[in-house]
Amino acid sequence: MNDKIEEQIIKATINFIRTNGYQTVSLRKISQAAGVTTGAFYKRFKNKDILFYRTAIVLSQQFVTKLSINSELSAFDQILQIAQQFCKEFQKQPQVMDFLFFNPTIIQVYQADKDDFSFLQTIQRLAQQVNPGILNDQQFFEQLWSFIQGYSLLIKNGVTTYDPQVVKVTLSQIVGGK
Amino acid sequence: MNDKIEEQIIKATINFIRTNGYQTVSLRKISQAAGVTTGAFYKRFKNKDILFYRTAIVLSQQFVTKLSINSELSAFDQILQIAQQFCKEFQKQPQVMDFLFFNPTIIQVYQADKDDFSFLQTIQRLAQQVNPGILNDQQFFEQLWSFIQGYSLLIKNGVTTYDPQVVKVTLSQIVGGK
DNA sequence: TGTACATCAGTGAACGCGCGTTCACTGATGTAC
DNA sequence: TGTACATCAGTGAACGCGCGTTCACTGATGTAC
Repeated sequence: MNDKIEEQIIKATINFIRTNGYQTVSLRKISQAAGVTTGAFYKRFKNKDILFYRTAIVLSQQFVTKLSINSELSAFDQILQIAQQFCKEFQKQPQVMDFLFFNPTIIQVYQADKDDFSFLQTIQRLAQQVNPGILNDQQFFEQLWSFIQGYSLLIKNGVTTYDPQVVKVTLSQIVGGK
Repeated sequence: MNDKIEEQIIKATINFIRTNGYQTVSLRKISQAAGVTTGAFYKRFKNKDILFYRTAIVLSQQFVTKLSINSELSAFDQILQIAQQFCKEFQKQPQVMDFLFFNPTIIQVYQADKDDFSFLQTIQRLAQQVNPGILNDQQFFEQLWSFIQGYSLLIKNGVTTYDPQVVKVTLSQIVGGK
């Protein structure tokens, strides 16, 4: 089946990224790892960008599936839980998360095809519910997301190690009260 | 003089980065823009990494010089002022700041040659003075720096536009009281 | 069931490109007598 | 002041590489009669 080979190519891409980062992905290496030639690759994927896009969708879905969101918790606790899992995943799979959230090719797509990357929308929705009202919803979301993003970056770059307390304290302070 | 040509090469590098980003810098393009051949380049610089390193030092010094730090203000207000200028600069020169703070080659150097990049140390010192004590100094600095870094990233990626209020409110909340 | 033909996934060599880096050479400048 | 030589910054063609992508070809499979 077509699907089998496409699947293997995407799987090979993910494996490569996991250990080497997305910056050095080459179609020769990926094709070889998937057990096909570059010619076969181009029968399935129009070009490298499409491969990256398709790979990002798969990874994004895997990540969202992995996220356990307990909707019985308060909106704040849900956000906190998501933020913790997000940072933890950056500790565990820095290269994969780097590709998924900091890869320029993909970032441009976020805004065009939001449906394929539902993760951010969830946070945005929850954020509205806990916004203490000092800033408007958009500004408040930027606060939250800036910290989470920035802290993940420190983790990814090995500047620090994931520490749940830092995340918890910061979110509490931003949301206020708590 | 040697200095003249080196200077022109570094200047050409900065100009190129300013408009195109550091990702697509090539020694041919830089040398041509500086009015020399690649051979001449290699008489001055051992390799491309060294050029990047030297360029980063120049840009870092320019940035620090540009920073107006009013030491009569409280430590909090000094941090706030620095953070505001930092973010504003990301709005004004996204590519240059991206190179200076998010380029992997340079990031590795930060930890080795701290003296050449005194900026972070200044923040770290000021942070100690305003740490409200919920977290230790290292954790507190990570909070601050994560937000500033993350917010700059949003600005650089065009996800948002620099808004002083977001920075002010966030820092106030992290430091507490105020 | 056997033969002729069409289809098309898969092959892998080849194309064209730009890159970082090297190196034999040039020619201007400085030094020695 | 004039000549012979050494030095060395600068030249630019060339090397070797890996990349994304293409394309003429192969050979297995399916279809028609």
